[in-house]
Amino acid sequence: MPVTRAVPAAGPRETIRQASTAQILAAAERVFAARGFHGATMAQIAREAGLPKANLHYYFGTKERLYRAVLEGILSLWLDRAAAWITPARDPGTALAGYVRAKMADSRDRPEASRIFAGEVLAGAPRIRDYLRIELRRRVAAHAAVIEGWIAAGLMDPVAPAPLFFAIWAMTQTYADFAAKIEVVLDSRPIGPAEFAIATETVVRLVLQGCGIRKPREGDRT
Amino acid sequence: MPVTRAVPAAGPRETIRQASTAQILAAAERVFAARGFHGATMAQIAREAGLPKANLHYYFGTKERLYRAVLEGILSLWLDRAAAWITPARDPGTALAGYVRAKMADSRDRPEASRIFAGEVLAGAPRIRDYLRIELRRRVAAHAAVIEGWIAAGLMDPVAPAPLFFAIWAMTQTYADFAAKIEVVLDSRPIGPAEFAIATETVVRLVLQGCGIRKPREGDRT
DNA sequence: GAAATTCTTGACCACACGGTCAGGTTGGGC
DNA sequence: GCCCAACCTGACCGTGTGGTCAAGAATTTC
Repeated sequence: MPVTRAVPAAGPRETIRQASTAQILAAAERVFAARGFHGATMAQIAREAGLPKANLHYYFGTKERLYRAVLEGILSLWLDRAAAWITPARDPGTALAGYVRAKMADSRDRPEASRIFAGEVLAGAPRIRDYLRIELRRRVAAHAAVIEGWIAAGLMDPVAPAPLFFAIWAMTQTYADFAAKIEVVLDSRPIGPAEFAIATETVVRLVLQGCGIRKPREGDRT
Repeated sequence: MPVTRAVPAAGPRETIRQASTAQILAAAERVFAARGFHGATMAQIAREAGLPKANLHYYFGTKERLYRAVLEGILSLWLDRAAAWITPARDPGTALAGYVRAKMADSRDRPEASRIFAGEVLAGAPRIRDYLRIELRRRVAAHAAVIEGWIAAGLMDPVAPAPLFFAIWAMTQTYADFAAKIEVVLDSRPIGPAEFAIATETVVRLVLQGCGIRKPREGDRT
């Protein structure tokens, strides 16, 4: 019967598979984030997941395929995040402030995911280069067109779109990627909610004011 | 022995030592940047340096000590860079624009060094945590005081100093650290001088305009 | 209820890695 | 010219790694 696969109706088999893979992926995200691709070991991921090592290989085949699976989840989240905010229907103040705040929230909520991606790109993105070349470039081109539209409509200063996005990504992800540095500078405490709010608004201010957008809309939070 | 020493520089004992260590450090910087601490192998660094593996151990003892030696050179450069620009004697426009441009130039000229540092911090800075805790924190505190002074003098908007520095570091180093991502977005070409200039001025603009500094001084380049 | 399929797992490789070492070579001091 | 210390290096080693496998336990299918 046309049973939709979207919300699987949990037969024991399927449930086991989903539970195991989810457990493995979560453990892999933690370990890969902490030690990088080469530094992470399958044995450590297995221990963290509470499963024997051979089980990981049963579900994911190789270390590299497991790593890729972790990365793909992260990327699709981020790409959708941008697509949801950077649309021509919005005014630039709402869109950019909303996007920055959403991205900052991601850095707070899933810092490990961000770190894995950062490590991959740091090494030259050897394992996801093709994916980026197709998917990321396409999306950035679309967002750049939206920015150009806002500029043409006089809604913001003429700012080069690509560097603007690089700057936004850099500023927002730095709170996840370089948390160790930030903690050290801020007195060895993990950053608290109040400081995080200040940081968010600092980034929003730099972007909006830096782009010559006059009215940041405070109501548009994630 | 058909192998001629790559840097003969015929001279006393000391010259040999200096030439060898310099050669090893340069090779190590390349390999560590490309593959990270765990991914790099002593054999590969040795090959890159044109020396037998045992030679590296003769001069540096262990892989970790070699890695530390590479990192220390990078850090001292950056700390001095900030100290040279962020001084109370300057006005904020000159100082911040100069600092940003210097940092951008560093990212252009020594991207591998930047990537090694980024990888270390990504992993939680396990090998330089103590150094950061002392040296970096001290310096940031000093720079923050300078910023506060400018704010009190009405020379710029009241911007939280720490997040401001995090943002500047993030934006400038992103061009070295995430070069692979940027290349991919920009049509798979390495970024050219013209694009780099645009990127630099975009960052300068975001910082100065974002801080409510009215007169960017164009003359103060690196 | 038995055959087929999927899942689980301890034991086991082959190998690449960081590091060692003994023995050789080179260069400076006298 | 001789000696000593610094330098060089091929060959070697123990460990830890990703990955395999075969045999057994579940679960589904007929």
